[in-house]
Amino acid sequence: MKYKNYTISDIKEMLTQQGIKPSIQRMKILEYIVKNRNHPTVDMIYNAIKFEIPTLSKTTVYNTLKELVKKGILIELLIDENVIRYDMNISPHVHFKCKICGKIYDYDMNCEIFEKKEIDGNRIEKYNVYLFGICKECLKKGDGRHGN
Amino acid sequence: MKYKNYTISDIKEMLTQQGIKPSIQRMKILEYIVKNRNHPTVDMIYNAIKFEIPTLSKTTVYNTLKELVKKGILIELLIDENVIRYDMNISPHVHFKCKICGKIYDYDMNCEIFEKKEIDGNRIEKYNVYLFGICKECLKKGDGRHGN
DNA sequence: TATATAGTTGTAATAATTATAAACTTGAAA
DNA sequence: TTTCAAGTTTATAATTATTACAACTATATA
Ligand SMILES: [Mn+2]
Ligand SMILES: [Mn+2]
Ligand SMILES: [Zn+2]
Ligand SMILES: [Zn+2]
Repeated sequence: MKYKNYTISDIKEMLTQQGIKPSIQRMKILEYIVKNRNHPTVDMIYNAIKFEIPTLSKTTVYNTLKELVKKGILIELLIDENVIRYDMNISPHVHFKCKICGKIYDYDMNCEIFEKKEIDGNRIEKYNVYLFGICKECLKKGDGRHGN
Repeated sequence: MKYKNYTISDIKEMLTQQGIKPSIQRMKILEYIVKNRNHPTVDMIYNAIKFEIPTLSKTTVYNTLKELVKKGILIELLIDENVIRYDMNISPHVHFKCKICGKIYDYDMNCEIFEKKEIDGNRIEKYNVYLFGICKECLKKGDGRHGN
């Protein structure tokens, strides 16, 4: 998957276009997600940018992410049991999580599900598709080992 | 979707076959899930059977569910942000959650995803497909109202 | 009966998230 | 420039699902 390269002024514009004032905290948070497409948790974001903004509060990260989700800029991934991950809300895609290394991979998949706007009369507005297993790299490392 | 009707001795056998001793607590917990296909949370299960087993501890519900998941009898649904739901591990199916009434519906869907055993070299072992929107009933109730 | 093992229970600990209220920023009006 | 109000950030406390732990209980075997 290839992503558009966002500049800092793209990020500012994403915020202002949604009526969110582009404070330094909000810009750094969104910039982190946009530049590191790693489906981060709140803690990953907080730890990554607290050096740039030493006064940063984790509450601000929570508040900002919630706001960005509400505005549709981000989506939440419930792929882990105990923590929410965040992702750019781009075209629908599928997530694969490796149970060995924990990495999460993006995949485009022209799945019929994504086409359907309703199922049995129920209106579909959102999709989450999570795949779990062992990734290419971990399969290679584990070659011949039991359990893989 | 139509389910097999489990008797109490089916439930006992499911446990013994997996090497789990069929204590009264474990049987009641599994019986609840099997008889009420409502994708319950720990609290739903606990509150439903604590009248039959007044000494029941919520820890036992947690322990039993974890064990049943490990043995492959149940699966966990991460469809809600803050709580785990449990489901019989039957043939792969799709879950639809209504954002109005909160109900979760099962759907069979012959999706190509369920056929694939690998994607880009990664070995797929498990699938979770969650759909979100407004269910048939809530659409009907909300007819002509804004927001629906 | 004595004893070991597995199962259950109540309580405490953990950890992610949310609530709250005080402090700070900012930008416009006076 | 000063004042003021609205919006934003911060630190702390509260909430809540889940897990850890240790004591207690039931069961089976010798
Ligand atoms: Mn993604
Ligand atoms: Mn189901
Ligand atoms: Zn891996
Ligand atoms: Zn509904």
